[in-house]
Amino acid sequence: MAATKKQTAGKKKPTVRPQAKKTATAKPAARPVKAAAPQKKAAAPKKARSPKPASAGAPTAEQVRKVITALKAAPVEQAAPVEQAAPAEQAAPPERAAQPERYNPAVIEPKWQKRWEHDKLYRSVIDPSRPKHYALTMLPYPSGNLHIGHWYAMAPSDARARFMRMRGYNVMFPMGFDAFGLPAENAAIKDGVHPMKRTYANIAYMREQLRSMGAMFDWEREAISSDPEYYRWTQWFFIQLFKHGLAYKKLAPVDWCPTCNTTLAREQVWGEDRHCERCGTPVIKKNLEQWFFRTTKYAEELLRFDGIDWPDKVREMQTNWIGRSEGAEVTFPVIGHQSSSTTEAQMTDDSITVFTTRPDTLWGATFMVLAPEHPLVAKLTTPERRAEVEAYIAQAIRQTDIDRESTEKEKTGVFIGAYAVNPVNGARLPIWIADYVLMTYGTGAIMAVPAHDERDFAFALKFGLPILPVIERPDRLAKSFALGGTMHDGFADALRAEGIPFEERQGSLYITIPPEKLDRYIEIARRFVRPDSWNEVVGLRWVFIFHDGVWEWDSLEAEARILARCHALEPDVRDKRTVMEMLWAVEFYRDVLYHDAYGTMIHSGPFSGTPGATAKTDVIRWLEATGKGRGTVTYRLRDWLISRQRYWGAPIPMVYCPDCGIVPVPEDQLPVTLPEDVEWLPTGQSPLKLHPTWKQTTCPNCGKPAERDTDTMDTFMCSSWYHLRYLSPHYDQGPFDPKEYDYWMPVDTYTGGAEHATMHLIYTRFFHKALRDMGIVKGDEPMLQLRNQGQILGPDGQRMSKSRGNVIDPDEQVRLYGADTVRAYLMFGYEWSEGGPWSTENIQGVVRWLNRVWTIVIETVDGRRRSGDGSPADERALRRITHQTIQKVTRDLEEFQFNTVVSALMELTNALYKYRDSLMGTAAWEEAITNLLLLTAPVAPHITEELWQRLGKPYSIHQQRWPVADPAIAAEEVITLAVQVNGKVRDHITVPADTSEDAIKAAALASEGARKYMDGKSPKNVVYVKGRLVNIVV
RNA sequence: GCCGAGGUGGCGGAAUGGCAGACGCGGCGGUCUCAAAAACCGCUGCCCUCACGGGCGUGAGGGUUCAACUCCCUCCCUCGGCACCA
Repeated sequence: MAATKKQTAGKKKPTVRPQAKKTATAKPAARPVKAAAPQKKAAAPKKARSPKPASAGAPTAEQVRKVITALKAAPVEQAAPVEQAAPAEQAAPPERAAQPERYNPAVIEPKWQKRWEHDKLYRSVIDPSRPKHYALTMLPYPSGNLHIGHWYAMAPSDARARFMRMRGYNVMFPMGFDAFGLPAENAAIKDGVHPMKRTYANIAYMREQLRSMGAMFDWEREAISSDPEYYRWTQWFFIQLFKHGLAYKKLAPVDWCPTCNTTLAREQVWGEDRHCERCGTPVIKKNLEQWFFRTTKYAEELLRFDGIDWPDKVREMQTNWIGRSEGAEVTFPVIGHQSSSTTEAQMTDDSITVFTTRPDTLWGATFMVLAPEHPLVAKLTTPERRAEVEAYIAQAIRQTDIDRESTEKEKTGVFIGAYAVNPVNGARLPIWIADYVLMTYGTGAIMAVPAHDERDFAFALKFGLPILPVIERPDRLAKSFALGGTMHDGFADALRAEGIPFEERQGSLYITIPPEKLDRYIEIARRFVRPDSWNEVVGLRWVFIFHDGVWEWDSLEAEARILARCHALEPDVRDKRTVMEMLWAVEFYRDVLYHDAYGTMIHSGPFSGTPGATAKTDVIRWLEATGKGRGTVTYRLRDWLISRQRYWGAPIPMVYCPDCGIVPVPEDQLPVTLPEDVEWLPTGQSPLKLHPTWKQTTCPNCGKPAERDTDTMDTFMCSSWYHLRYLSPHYDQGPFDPKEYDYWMPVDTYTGGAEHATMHLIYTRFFHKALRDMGIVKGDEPMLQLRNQGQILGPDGQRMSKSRGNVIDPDEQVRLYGADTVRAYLMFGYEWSEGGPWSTENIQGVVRWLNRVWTIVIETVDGRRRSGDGSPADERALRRITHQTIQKVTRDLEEFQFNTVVSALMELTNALYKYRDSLMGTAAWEEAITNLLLLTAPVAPHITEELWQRLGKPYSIHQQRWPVADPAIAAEEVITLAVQVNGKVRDHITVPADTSEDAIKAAALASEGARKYMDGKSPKNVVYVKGRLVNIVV
């Protein structure tokens, strides 16, 4: 079930997502290829272990290695019995011997896979004489079996790697396993199977499944993140980051299940209501000491994508994720609460610093809001407010993230009794706390400018806090509402006379005032307003019009004066706590009361009149000059929380000494290995924490007893550098062999799912840049080119899932059609970056195609149609198609356009059938057949290898050079051009390709269709598009 | 709500601003066969027409252009990401 959840979460690991987790016992897939145990050191997994040494502590790396070796060597216990029975139709028909041999992938595919492996055909070694190409595709999590999605990601990537290899590049295309992680551990809690045992059994099985794909993986470069020889260096990297100040420990809120009494990883928090995976209890936040990596230090650089070819989509997602905001920090002094009940303000030493992207709205601040967790809250809260404030904080902390972050939610908050002073105008601002202000962004405190911030507006309206517009509306919309009975007779006539438009409904006037007539309107309104009432203008200007004067609504003082007079005049508005609340009651006004656009500053003291274009920068400059604030940049990106209270991960290599504090494990003592003898109890506690002795160690510094960190690292840490471990998976002098690094890095082409855009793909860039700054790696980016595949859906167009019963099992498809057909279908059936539903019907097209390829080549070998009586024109035509196909396939493979690669190959195949009776046996035929196989080799490596051999060509087709098209042969001799009259096709003309433009135009004008539709008129213009058409404009 | 991608035959999908629908599935017809399947060959956007031919067509509406699936504006819908980020 964890897997189901993870499937929907969908962005947890840089792995190609498995469709569903397989437990160690469920393994229905029967496969034609026996999962051959590669090694013969068949020591059975050590089950009954000798008692641990009295000193206990961590097992040595050697101990763990032994177990792993045993597990790797042991036959996979849950592997299915090998199904040898070939499908009935594959049995060679004894009768009708004259029939050509049928295409039988079940025989040829395993045969060639064994041969390639035996010959180390895909072994990649440093070769300075050839250009290198590091092709990388995201590694799988060893869930237990391969999903069709893995094939969709990997098979086209393999085809492209093969293509690059045939073009002369020294290609490295490695594969490994992102082997640490939660599913194996959760499964262990259910059935007691040790995560290590399960994981390595799954890897052994999936490795064989991957082999059935016929990919050019170099298995000697395989890296498994849970091997001690791997995570030794994961830990080493942690220590390097720590030593360079990029890893730090701090108190941070984590999800906590109050029933299980433990923290939960994000993966364990389920559903919209964010409940605990095991007990269903909604999680709460709890503060714990956690390790973080300082990703924010690289926020600015991560926004730059110089020199790398990554999809815009990923770049944009990363840019949004990092979320750069320019603004200012402004400091608001706090008024002592001792005197808050008096009119005498008393300054204190305290101050609140806020971040704002709109310093141009500073004069409109009417209150302050702190996050409930803000450190100043306890200090500033007045005694009489304390009970209410503490109650609010308690419930806010209990809030789930979903509740708290929901934009639908009613605003809540409480006044803490204290006040701050607006440094720009001295206004006294009440300080509130509210959960819509997040401690984790900016400074955890805001100045509220309700007139120009939607959230502040809603909050102020709800709690009766004043709202004061300070930015002019860019649309210059002004309105006035004259309630029936508030104006003397003749008001409407006066407006009409002035040309001011209004609507009259039930005795009231709804007036929209043209900006240039604002002053005139105010004069007229003042003349007509009754002494016991008032009129007002809202929008472009904000004035209250009384019979004895026009009051500008331009400050908090004015707010108070206006409100008092209105209350005195009209009992109906006495329940309105602010001017804006009064205005909001008028439906007609609502669309002009709030806006968040930039515009000319108003009601802003000396800055009034500053145009919107420069307002922000002008104010920042002034803040800095006067010391009231400074321009700053804030990012949405948070530091990366590394700690996981989990067993199946790389232990954090840190020791806590009562005397020396936090001490890293000395590098020569790495790896800190996981203990094996742990119990799988549903306590929610990490087995590392519960283990009686594992955490006990001595301080590397002073030698006194000390404790290990019992947390492990986020598995994204492991996958942030796996591309480096592939370089030299068994190297023990460092994380990678520098010789290998210098030759192979950076990764030239990286393929995988776009769902990793904001997690893995940011982490790995951060990791590389941090290592660069430590002098460990070179260059600014780890992966030069990134391409994302889409997702294969179920045949019903829905996401594949066991519960829907729409899962396509690649093993079964391979059994039905062969790996080459599955590969070719995955490339042909979809725009690769889009994906789409699996179709059992459409795959038939590819089934037929490969059978046609098989048949035509076998016929060629048999020579049964050797006629060769085709005309020279036919030969030229076939050669032209052959060379055009070379051009198209080359270009489209380069561009990852796999679907049109296959369609071009189909067209060449169709051409061969067209000419099979006339040209078979000719040189043109030989050329076409040879190139068809070479061009198809990356797509369907087995069938092409088989047919290549049967043609008597030298092994291996995959070591041949990629064909090069001859443009002269590819060029058309005659071209057919459309003849358009006024853009509509009316005729076609066929001319030699080298016909001059003038002659073509003349021919077009003379064509029957053109003459008919020109209707005797003379052409105004004749447009010739080379090789395409002639458009006659009349 | 914000950001991004995308809407093309019955279906999957092709189309440097230049003949929309390549290639394939499905469908129809033919060859082969006692028959069926397979295989091979042909046709297949919609509408009118016996036909020749014509009209209409790339989510909707406008615009730019000799020419728009493609570029611009407005709107509708689908998918992905983010979401009280001050």
